[in-house]
Amino acid sequence: MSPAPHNPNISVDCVVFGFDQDELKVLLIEQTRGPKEKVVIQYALPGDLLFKNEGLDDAAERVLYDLASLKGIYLKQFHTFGDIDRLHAAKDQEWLQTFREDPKARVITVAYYSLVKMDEYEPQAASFAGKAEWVNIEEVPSLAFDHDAILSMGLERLREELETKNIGFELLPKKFTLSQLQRLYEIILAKKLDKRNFRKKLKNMSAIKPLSEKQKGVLHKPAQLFTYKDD
Amino acid sequence: MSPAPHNPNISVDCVVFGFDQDELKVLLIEQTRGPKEKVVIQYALPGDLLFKNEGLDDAAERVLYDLASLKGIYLKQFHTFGDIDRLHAAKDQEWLQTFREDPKARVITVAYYSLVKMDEYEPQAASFAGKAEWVNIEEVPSLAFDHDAILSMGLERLREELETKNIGFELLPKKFTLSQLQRLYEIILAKKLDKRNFRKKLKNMSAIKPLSEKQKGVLHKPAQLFTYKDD
DNA sequence: GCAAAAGTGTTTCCGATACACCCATGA
DNA sequence: TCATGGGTGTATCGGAAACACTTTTGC
Repeated sequence: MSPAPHNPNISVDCVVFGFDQDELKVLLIEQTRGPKEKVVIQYALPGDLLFKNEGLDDAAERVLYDLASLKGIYLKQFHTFGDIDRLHAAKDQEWLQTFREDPKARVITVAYYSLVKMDEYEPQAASFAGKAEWVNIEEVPSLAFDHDAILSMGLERLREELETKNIGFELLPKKFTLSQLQRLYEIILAKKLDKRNFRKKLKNMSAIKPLSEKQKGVLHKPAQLFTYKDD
Repeated sequence: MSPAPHNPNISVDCVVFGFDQDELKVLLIEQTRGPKEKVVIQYALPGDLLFKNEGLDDAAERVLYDLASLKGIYLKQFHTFGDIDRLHAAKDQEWLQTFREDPKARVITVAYYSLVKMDEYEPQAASFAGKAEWVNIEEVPSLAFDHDAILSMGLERLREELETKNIGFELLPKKFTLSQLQRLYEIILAKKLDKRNFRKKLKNMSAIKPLSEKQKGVLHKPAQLFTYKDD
């Protein structure tokens, strides 16, 4: 079976966010020296060239599915990057020569950001990519191509969306406590929130509902568990 | 001189808004039967395939410049459309066969919306397009390709931006009255606004400044003219 | 009983809204 | 003098922000 033919000029890249305990993380893939080699050159956002008969959203879903066996994930296109020289940096040539059929092709990339419940994530050997790794957003190294810029715009958009829409739960397990949700907001928005005001606002929005279940095995008063109403 | 080579897979399209008296308008181009022919098949948003050595924003600027000799215009990328079948409708085949080197090529298009001061607009015979025309947003016919969807998302984004950022003035002449500005908001947002509250908010934002000039030749009390502070 | 986080109301402040009359001009 | 839009201030409402103590569990 020959691989599906790619469109050499168009790719998608995904800024995949996860939230683990008290840390916002982003999924990065290793760029290695060769398909079988393990030497890591640098890190990049997960992405791939479009297949010829594939829509943009489909491609982004495919990238995520191949990487994490995840379906039905929150995924949103946020910007398209098409600078002439976005693949021209010296640091990126080795990987392009090794992995791209046409290393000099002009490529524009459509960027998506995605929210993943990390407890449902299963790492996967993707056909188009090296090992995937969750990296704390504070500790992201300098990335391949223009992925620094893509990540930073993705993060900006995540913040905007978080303040206007109810998307926080997409990053949490199905059952969560209000404090977990608040910590998520605090960490992503990088500011402290008032506990009582935060809960008051949640009540008004009525987007979550309490379960008949409580936290267990914690060394303090156990918290009420909540889940999101899906309407 | 041979024409600059196009990238056959990538285009830009622009939703160009203008405001004239009491109407929100959008710039459409005629799709004709042939380069010299005048028979109009249908209307489309202005756009063009990317040149091979051209950035996305540059291409959008070029389209606007060729069309209207306009430079330094408010221009913002808002979404990329890449459905597999976005150029497959029967209605669009004639034009594609006539004007595109490869009529069957898969094309994704990066959409921009743009705000134009109509008094500075000069129609121009663009190399890539038929006659351009301002059409009242309420009277836009069914457009070529997926341009209905592009226009409608562009309009949505214009409304969002207008409510959160100070972009209204981009659609008005350099000197304008507060009533003109208010009418613009009322028409784009499709709701009535209170005159005194509207002016109060403007004062707080301090984005505009009064000129020492007044309206002339009107058959009522002449209005103070304002202009935007450009900081 | 102590450490640790959960849970809970009231007051204050500020921006958003509602609302009506006099003014300057041209005809 | 009249028709037309220009210009102005105050009172009220509602959501956002500030703020501290009691409760429940595991050790």
